[in-house]
Amino acid sequence: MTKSRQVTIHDVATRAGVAVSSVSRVLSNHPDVSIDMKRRVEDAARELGYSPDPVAQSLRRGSSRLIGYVVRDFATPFFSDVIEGLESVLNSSGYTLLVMNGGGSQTQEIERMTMLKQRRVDGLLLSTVVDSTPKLRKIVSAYDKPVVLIDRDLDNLDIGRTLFDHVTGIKAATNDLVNLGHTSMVLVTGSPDVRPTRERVKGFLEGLMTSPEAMKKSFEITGAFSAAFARKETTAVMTGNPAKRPTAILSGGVQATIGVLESFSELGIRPGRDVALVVVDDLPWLRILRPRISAVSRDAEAMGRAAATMILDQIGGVKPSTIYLPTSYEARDTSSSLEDVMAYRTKMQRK
Amino acid sequence: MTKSRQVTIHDVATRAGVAVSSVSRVLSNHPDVSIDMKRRVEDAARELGYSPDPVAQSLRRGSSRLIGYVVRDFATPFFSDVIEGLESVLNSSGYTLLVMNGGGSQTQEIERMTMLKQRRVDGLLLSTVVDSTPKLRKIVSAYDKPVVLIDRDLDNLDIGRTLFDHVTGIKAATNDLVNLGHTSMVLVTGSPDVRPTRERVKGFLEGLMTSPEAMKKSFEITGAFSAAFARKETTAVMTGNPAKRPTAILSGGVQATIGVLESFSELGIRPGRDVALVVVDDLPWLRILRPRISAVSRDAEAMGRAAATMILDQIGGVKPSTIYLPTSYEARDTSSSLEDVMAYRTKMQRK
DNA sequence: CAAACTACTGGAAACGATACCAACAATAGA
DNA sequence: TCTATTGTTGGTATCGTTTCCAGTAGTTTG
Repeated sequence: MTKSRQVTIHDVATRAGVAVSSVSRVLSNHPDVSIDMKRRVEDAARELGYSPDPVAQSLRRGSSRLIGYVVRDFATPFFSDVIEGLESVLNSSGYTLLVMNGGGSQTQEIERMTMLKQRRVDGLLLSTVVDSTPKLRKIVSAYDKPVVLIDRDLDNLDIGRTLFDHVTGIKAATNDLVNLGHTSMVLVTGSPDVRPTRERVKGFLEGLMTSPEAMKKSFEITGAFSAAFARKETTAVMTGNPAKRPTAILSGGVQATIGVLESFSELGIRPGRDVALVVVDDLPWLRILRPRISAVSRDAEAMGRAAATMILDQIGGVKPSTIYLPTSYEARDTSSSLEDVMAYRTKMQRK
Repeated sequence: MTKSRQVTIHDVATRAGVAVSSVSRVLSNHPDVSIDMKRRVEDAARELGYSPDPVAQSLRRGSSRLIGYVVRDFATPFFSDVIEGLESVLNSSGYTLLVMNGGGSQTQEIERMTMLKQRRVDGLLLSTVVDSTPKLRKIVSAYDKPVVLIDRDLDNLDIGRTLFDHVTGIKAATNDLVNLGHTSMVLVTGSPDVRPTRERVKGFLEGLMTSPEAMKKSFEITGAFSAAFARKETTAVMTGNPAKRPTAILSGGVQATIGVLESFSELGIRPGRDVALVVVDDLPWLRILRPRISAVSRDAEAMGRAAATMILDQIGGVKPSTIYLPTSYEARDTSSSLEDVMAYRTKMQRK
């Protein structure tokens, strides 16, 4: 711990033999500086190892080159990829990202948002645990800095939004399963309080449209972002009336996927054989599983980059807009046909 | 976006009909305030909805109630648990945690550290990608604020350290494997540039001590924090000379574990049957695998809480110290005996 | 050659708080 | 009654910048 007082703009001014205002002008490259002045100040600054104090700058300017991001849970692989994308753009523009965990509670998220405001962030990024509540709407509309929603929705508000076209991916998956003969399908997913869940349900239902029978026999289970919830629900559905047992499962979100797979492990169910499975959101460690699990995927890092670019634009005065990024379905080993599933089941039956 | 200028301490002073200095005194509960003054100021502050500006406070006080944490990769489950622990303690003491991703590069980490210093954090927490380099040592010793290392080491420096006793856990695992008859074991782990890897190697070697033959035939592979590295190395070792093929594998760290399991999937190797397996660091999604994988675990959240408490203490003037947290080995299904592994292998041979 | 620019430069007032110091009144002690 | 002491308060410098305003010198224009 060294004690040495930090070097200020005054020290630079004294050393260069000029006024502090001139130093400031040079360092923030104001047009009105002579070439000689520029040289002298820059030399002095370099010699003293001066670097401006961001705190003082924030106070004076009212801005901070800081961007805040309040996120439901940054440990989720999806969000950590988003963050990577955000940082890649932000850092190269001289901004710093401040990530705040919401801890799964709207109250805490709002606290974080106001604390970021007090710290004078230049913009706010949001992936909250709940979107579309009046409370959130109120605080967002009262925020006097640019706001960009990431994979969240809040309509009729003049803010930026970067969204995924969740419908397309899951609809394609559902269509594929229908074509493979399935009619009894279940979508297990997270909380309907956020857009991704709502859109996934919508896409699932749209995919079902082509088969009236499937529409009758399939349904979705939404609830909480927790593996325990998904595990319990999956177990209930898979151990219920054998006649009504679904022949295909779709899981939406990391926690749901973990829950579904946990349930399968416990029940001795092998995905792709006893039941078809499509997970929505690919996960890096899914690669270790055989058979390979079919997945709907999306580019989280691209979304991060898009959101960062958007908020920078808004800081620069561009009007808020909404952009959409695609999702895509990739059939792998567990998109098995109804026929195969039924064949396996009757074989088991006989034993 | 509302335009309204923020309410300052001056507004409160005017409203209460007192001097700004008195307002400041009341709000930072200085002892020398009359009960009447206190009431008037508090009323005025409440009526105006005043809250002090942290930026101005930082500038004046030189401190910020902010704690910085520079971490190798916060997407790793271990670190996100640590962060949870940190926040639980810090938030309830009125501090805010600023998490900065190091991006796997020491250069970037050092940049982050200086930026945090400029932002006047009151303390710095570190889990860097490399410890014990002269460069890091230099910058840490020049840091004029309390520093606490989390699961990292840097000796002969007057800073706080919260460390795991990695040796005990992995030594217990190794001993168990030795008792199960194994002599040909391989430890696949991350980069030796950080303490956990070095200690794990040390614990592994200590565990080997009881068997001269094991000491001769077992070895460790250290390298990078990447699944690809671990996968490649595992494949190399498992497809080499059958006579020398290890009968037990220990994997250290998330990425190594993923890599090992990927390799196993590709080669059709089933842990616990073709080879014994112990992973060092339990992972939430390991639960979905059958057989259940033996693991060495540690309490990341507890470490976060300990580190937070320690840095708060140091800010309060307590001398830096070092504390150790335990690690423990839990044998599950994949701690299979040499006998079983060999039986399976020869059975395969005959086919 | 006076007037009007242009190109720089320095001084000083903010930004919003804290903390030191002096001043004041009321009480206690001599 | 006079001084010391205690408790409480207001004024003001300060933290490290930015930015507005004036001022100077040199250049161009009528």
